[in-house]
Amino acid sequence: MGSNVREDIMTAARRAAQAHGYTGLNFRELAAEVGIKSASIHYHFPTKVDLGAAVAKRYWEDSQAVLDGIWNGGPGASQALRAYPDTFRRSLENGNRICLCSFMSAEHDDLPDPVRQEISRFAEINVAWLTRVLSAATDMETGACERRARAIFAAVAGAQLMARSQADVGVFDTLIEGYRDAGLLPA
Amino acid sequence: MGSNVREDIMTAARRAAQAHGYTGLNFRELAAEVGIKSASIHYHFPTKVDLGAAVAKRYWEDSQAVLDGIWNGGPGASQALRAYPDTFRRSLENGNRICLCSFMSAEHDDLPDPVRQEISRFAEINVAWLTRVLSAATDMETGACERRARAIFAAVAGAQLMARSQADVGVFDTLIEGYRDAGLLPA
DNA sequence: ACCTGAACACCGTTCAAGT
DNA sequence: ACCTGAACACCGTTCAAGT
Repeated sequence: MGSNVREDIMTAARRAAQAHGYTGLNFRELAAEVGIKSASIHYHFPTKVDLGAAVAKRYWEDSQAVLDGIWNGGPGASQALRAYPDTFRRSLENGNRICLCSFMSAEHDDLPDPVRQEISRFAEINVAWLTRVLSAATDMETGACERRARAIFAAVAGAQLMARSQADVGVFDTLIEGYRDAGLLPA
Repeated sequence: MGSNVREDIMTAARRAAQAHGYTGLNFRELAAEVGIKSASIHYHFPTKVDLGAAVAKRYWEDSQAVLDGIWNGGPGASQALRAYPDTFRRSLENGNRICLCSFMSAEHDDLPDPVRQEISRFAEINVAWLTRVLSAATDMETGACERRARAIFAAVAGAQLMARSQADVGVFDTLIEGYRDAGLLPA
């Protein structure tokens, strides 16, 4: 297993990036949080690109695990679908943060390619999981399921963004309810 | 009327902020675009906060005018509702940019208060306009209209964000169609 | 193996001073 | 009124040196 420091850097970097983005991420603050000097970070991650890509990779890996924990085939697909927005809700609860993928999507033009690639995996994983759940929970065709999956993913990300802008998780809850009323998410 | 330089700065700043955010907005590049030195910008806008707030204010003012141009009472509410996503589509067409409000919502923690306030006006204006259009175009109750208006606004913003992350306007169109299929937007 | 002080080149921001 | 030079603060990065 890796050293604690390396893990601590990644954890702090993920939290910082979910609040300030890739551009807003800076080695000196990060180092202070971890309890080392900024120069020491470069021992674990040669460049900011390396750190960003590692954090983004870990982010989708963790997301994959969480989603598989909610549902990975079998019964309970409807409940899983209902629980999905909570995975986004948790970031808001945790210091009004947002999804790394959302923030970095906004930062698209300023993102190094390796980071971009890991970030796109997060979206793919969420859409793939939603597609599978929708296939199991509804009688929609596969193509319709994927289309709906993308719509749900984008809409939930948008709701999270709006909630952050008002620093109010209640906004998120109301928006998700709105999606259910409208039929985007099953009631 | 104000000087050309002041207007030029605001135009360039708005475009830059829609691509790089408030944090990514920088005086030196801005100045080069306008044809003055970076220090000269401070004559027109004492601080970055002043520039940001002025740009954000102008942004919702322009948005208000555009929306009122699409529909401001009278018939054609359904067509207006159908045309709404195009106001977001245009930013993507224009160099894969996104809504200033979306980018700055992500940047919430790093945003000075005056900028935050102007940005929140943009959301209010969009929601208010959508609420009025929905009231005219559907038979939903006023409360339901506002709730749906917020849902539409958040979802369209999310769709724009996802389209930018893939640098593909087609993604936006597909997502909007997905919203229509699901019933979030009227077909 | 892991960390640091000091320095480097760079860049956005500010302000006193120019015309 | 309008603009600028130059200093300032801060950034990612490097590297020789420390443990």
